[in-house]
Amino acid sequence: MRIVLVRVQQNAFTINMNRQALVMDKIINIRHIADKTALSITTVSRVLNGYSKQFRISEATTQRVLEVAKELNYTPNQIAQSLRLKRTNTIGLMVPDIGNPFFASMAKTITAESASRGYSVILTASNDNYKTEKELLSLLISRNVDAMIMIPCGKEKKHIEAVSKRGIPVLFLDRYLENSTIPFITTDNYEGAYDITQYLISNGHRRISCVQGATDTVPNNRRIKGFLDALVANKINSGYTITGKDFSIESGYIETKILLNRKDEERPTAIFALSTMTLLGVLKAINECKLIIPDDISVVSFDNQPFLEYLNPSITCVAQPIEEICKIAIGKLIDGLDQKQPVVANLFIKPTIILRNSVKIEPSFRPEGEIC
Amino acid sequence: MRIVLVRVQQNAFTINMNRQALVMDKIINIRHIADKTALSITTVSRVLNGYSKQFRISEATTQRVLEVAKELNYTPNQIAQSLRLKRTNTIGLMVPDIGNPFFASMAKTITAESASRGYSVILTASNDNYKTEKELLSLLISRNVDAMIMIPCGKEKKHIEAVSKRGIPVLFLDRYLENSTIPFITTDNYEGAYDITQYLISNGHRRISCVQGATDTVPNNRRIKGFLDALVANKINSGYTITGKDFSIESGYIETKILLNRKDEERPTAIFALSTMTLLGVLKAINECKLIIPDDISVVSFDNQPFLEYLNPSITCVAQPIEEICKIAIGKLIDGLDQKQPVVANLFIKPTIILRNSVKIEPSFRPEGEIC
DNA sequence: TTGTATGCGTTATCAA
DNA sequence: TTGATAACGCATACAA
Repeated sequence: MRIVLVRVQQNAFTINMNRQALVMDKIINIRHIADKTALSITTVSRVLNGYSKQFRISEATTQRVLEVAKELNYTPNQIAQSLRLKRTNTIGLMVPDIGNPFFASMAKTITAESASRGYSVILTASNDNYKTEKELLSLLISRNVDAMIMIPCGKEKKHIEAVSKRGIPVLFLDRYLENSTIPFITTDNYEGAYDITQYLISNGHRRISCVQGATDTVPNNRRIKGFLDALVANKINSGYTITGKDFSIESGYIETKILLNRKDEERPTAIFALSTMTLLGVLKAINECKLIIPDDISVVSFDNQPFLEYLNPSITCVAQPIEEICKIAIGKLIDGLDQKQPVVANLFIKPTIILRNSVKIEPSFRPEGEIC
Repeated sequence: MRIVLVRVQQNAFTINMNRQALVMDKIINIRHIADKTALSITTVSRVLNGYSKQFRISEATTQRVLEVAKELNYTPNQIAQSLRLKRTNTIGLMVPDIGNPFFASMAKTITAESASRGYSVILTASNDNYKTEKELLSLLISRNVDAMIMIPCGKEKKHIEAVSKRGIPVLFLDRYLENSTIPFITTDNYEGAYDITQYLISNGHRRISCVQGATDTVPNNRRIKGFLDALVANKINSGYTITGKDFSIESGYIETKILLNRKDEERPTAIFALSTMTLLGVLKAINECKLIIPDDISVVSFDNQPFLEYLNPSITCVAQPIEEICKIAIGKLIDGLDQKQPVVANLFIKPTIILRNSVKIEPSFRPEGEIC
């Protein structure tokens, strides 16, 4: 019995200590409310969590608790809740580069949607670097995120699937990895590329070059496939038309310079840039060569951005349904979390084509049959 | 004694339960390592936290612990650490709109710098809405962030200072509130605006209009002050030169339309847009009126963005030292956290002017004396 | 040199 | 209808 007594004394002492310390720190916890209402922390917790009816707690008690909670400006400590419930209501987001407007747009919708469903977002950027991606993955795990939304940087998937196997749902957005168990939601890159290529062809273009982005990402490769298939469907030679090596301004610039240095009959009449960054490089090269868009050369791009409308000329492009993708993603992810069901979703969302003023109707153009 | 015995039994039972449950969940904790090494959790904890020398733990023990930790793929549970240490190593970031490239750039540096110092960033966006800002502030508090970086949306400061008084360091970036106790780091907006206005004047411009952004933000007003002071210093009438009401494309568009509809002798020869969004609106209006930049009208802008270089013509602008500001901010904030010292910093960082091709030298221009 | 026991703030089990 | 208490995983004061 002595031991028990000692314990009780220590508890009492500790509680007093706490009370003092906490008042000084202005951190109010559930015990303060219990003390002030002369109720147990159990009852307080139940009222605060809306279980009054379920436990048939009297209306008077309920009101009193809520009153005191408000009076003391009580906020539950989510850290303690998380430890207890093994749930942080936090989603880890990993993008290649938040400075890239495309990913920033995604982050915008993701944070807004998450917030509206009571989740917070921890933001990380892999810089398209595998090592960084791996480190950040560990970081997000140790932060106990409930789930992750990733735009993976490469082809490597082992480290990501390991997370998934660990029981943390992972969902790929935009980019994904083939033959992987990780679900994804992405634009139908193939269709977007096919359609805008067909649009160029329908306007009489035959020598079309595609300046690509990162060759080890699925979206890039799907776009190329769409591009090539459109050429093939129109019986156009596609032997020398793809160039570029990453989604950077530099890559777009260098590749375009090379393209423009070809002799006249081999120079493309239209260039398809596979990303906005690529496009900027393409435009820079074209400007430097003193060529006029669309008179001397036509340009189209994958991805829309507000400023594309304000370029001179404005740029025709494939617009990805970013908001829709992100909303679906958060919806599926949190629903899955709520119901403790894995996310099942390999979705391709249709993009749209925004027609602007960067494509010339080639004079040689003679429409034959039906065109897109 | 019965009670004590019961307790011990319960403990033993619980530990077994845990072991099973945890193995199933693949969540390894410090106790697993203790069990496997036949050491106490204290020793394990000390080794894992690098206190081996301090507590003179034998090399053998140390190695064994590290070995087993690695073998079991142990990751410390940060939630438990946070609860215990009352520190989450998390920084709350609140921007008006992460879709805005300017704020996205800030987020980029902030997340990178934070990560390199062991902190994570919870991202929130106020949408420039006071009510949302207030809610998100509560959210970040309940998330137990160690500190906050905010770009406040308005003039209201009570709710923010309350956070600060609660002991959570808050630091304003870019925007700040006057007569507030909250420290800030921002661009020297006054100087940037003054200098670029002087540049316009030095190129012979006398009728200069300024299309402003949100009138209730300090940066906007500092820019206007710099603009006006430059006019005054050059004895230029400034009576009718300011217009605009927020940092949107629409505002820039509408105000420019009105400006361009003035009769010839009152129409500005140069327009100074106080943000990139504003600039886009200005450009749209100018394009619609079929005016040519810089021949018919000159344009400069506050804030640099990569694509400004690719507009036709490229746009002369004031570039804010975003990266520098954010690096200083994170440095000061985390240093303050480490040393438990409040952040003291009201800093104005000098911007730079990037000269491009959107300003015409007015024919009436006759240089007199020294120019900037 | 290592270990025992306690508490961080919360929820939930069991008891009353 | 309400309460006592264990447990979440960790760090640390105190003990040995």
